[in-house]
Amino acid sequence: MAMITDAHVLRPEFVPSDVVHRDSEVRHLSKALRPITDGEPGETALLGGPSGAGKTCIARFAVQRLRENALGINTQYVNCWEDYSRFKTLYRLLKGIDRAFDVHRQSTPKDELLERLRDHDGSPYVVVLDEADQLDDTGVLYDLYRTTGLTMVLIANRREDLFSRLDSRLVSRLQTTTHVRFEKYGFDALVSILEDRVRWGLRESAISTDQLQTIADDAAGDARVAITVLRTAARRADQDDADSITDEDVAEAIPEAKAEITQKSTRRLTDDQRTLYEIVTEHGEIAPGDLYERYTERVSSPRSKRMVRNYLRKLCHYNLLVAEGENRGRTYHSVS
DNA sequence: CCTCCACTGGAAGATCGGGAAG
DNA sequence: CTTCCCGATCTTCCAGTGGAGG
Repeated sequence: MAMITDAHVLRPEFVPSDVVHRDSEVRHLSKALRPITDGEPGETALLGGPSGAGKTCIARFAVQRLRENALGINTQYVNCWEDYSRFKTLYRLLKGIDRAFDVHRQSTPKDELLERLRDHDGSPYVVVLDEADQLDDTGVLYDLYRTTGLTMVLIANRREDLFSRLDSRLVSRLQTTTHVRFEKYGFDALVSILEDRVRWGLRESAISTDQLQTIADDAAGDARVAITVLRTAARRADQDDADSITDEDVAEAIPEAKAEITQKSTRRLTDDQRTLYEIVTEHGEIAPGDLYERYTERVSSPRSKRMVRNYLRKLCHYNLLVAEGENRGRTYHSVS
């Protein structure tokens, strides 16, 4: 008999039908969206806080609940880290209302995408823009803000990261809208989140409270990490045809889950980016000037310094590298 | 303190690749 | 075929910043 009864609930994108430990955040966000049920425009909402604090989950949950309470509301989730350009973001939004069918990358006249979005039938459209600070053209946010019938839920780790890159007109308008702050989960909250997932997705007594506490302790308030470790441990035990998860499964799942996350992000790198990653990993810590020098020695046709800085920013965002210090004092480290 | 300058990241424009139009 | 247009990528230029080292 399989130990995992529902693998779905252990997946990172799973949204529980009822969320716990985030009642006030849900209420706060729902309040901003409530006018939509009465045919009024919703308020732009801004969710901020560290990763794994439940921002994405709560955004999806609140939007889902809104859909259940009112008919004819369109919704779409966009991860701006993946769809980081204006074109990709707008394309994804058009897909959410089934109007992307004949858009081909080139043939489309400039900004036909935005016009198409504005032309749609007029039913409310609630869009979640996750990692909004990662857009390379934040001007699209201004255009979306000025699109009638469209309500934005913006998610960013740090509000100032987003604001510093926005059009000042938009900043002043967003100042007065709904801001929901998320804090890291406490230890007990994390354990209880894990307990729920175990109840929904694993056979009874598959894992002990002690083991869940070990996982929660390691995750340090990050629910995404905690759930990934739980999934990895469960998969290990399942492959061994075991009845329950052993302490060894948990111990090995912790580094394995982290390696899995790293590997997943490394695959998407270009040769230049991977070279930079390797140089920093080999050195452990390196100054920007040295790093660029090593890089030029190692590749046949090196990119410019400016481009390398873009690569490094990307590597930092993937959590493959850490940048420490500002300006002249900066060094790049490998993680761990 | 003060000055220098290594480094960052925004802005603007060049280049590339590929699909469409002529 | 060529020309045109687009997004994506990359370079060039530059203002701002704050640590190093007088």
